[in-house]
Amino acid sequence: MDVVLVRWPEEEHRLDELRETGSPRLLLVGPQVSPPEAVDCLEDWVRLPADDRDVRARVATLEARASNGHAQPAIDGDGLLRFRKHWTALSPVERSLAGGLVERFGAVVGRDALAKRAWPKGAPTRNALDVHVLRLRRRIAPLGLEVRTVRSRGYLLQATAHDVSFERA
Amino acid sequence: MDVVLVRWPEEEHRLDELRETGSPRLLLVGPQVSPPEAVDCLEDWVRLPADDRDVRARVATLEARASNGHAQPAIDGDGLLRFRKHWTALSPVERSLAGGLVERFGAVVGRDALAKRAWPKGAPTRNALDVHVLRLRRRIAPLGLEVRTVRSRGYLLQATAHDVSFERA
DNA sequence: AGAGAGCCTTCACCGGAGCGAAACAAATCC
DNA sequence: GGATTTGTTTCGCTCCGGTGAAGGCTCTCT
Repeated sequence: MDVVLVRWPEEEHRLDELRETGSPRLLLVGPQVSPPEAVDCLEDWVRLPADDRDVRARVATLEARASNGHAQPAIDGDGLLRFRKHWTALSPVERSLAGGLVERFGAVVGRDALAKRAWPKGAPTRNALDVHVLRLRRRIAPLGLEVRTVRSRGYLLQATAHDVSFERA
Repeated sequence: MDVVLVRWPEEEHRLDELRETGSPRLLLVGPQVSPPEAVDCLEDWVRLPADDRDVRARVATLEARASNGHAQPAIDGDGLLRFRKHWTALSPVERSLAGGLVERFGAVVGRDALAKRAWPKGAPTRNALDVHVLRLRRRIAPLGLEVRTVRSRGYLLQATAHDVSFERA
């Protein structure tokens, strides 16, 4: 999706259209003009006269925001789990579990809900689910996905967090 | 929530911390330096030297975005405490306490009110509340939240305060 | 000022429950 | 026949909630 350059405030009417359609846009704000305050993350502005590299940097950021509609994993028609250009094959049971987790990506799915999905007529044992979750974890790790445990509630699928949080000397 | 001003690239390490916690931030980019490309909507930048009004305008926008979105913690339907970009699971007792504190985020909640919430039929020991507050503190610290004590009044939940050095009043 | 009394923090410990992981065994697919 | 998939058992770790105890901080009383 292309970023539209808009002169402000000359092209105010055109700006309103872009805002309604949700198109990413960069306002070129003339000198001595106060820029509009936009909460919308797909809108930005530069003060004229502006360095061409700065304009390009802001355009690139807006493009990234527009196209990066928070990547979400999916299971395609062939039973492959896809996420960000990568994919992996799943066994039937794993596909059932992954399906339940993908449907509620980022939210908790109860153990019983997952179990009922994989074994509608009743799970073999309590531990069967644990073991399959363990196997699923190992299979999806290379994709940048991880299954996190929420104790006594269930499991949660999310993109792997690049944990840099503890680096205090 | 206050917007933090960060010099780029001098304070890169500090920027990483702010990104991790999801604090709104404005980068002050020196001349001849290329700005970083951030998809995060709570990050923006200005080219130095910059007009003070432009800086204020961008700070105001970031503030609006921050308060518009997840500037306030919340406990979702799955019992997870979410704040900005992060979340953590809570044990049942911790969820009761956190619930009371989140409802009155930024204000004092009495010890008895919290105790009655966690143990409606009476707390096991007077000390039990203290210990659970301690455990809650440690659990929510990585989220950028802290529980502050107001002596003989109760407890108060707030976002962790950052360095005073370069913040805006 | 010194002593003492709340008030609160922090630590260490225990019993119980939830969950992870390895290792093994049976069934199935190619 | 070899590899993959699935189910089961077993062991042990970690978390959870409660309790006692040690200590720091602050205010008040004398």
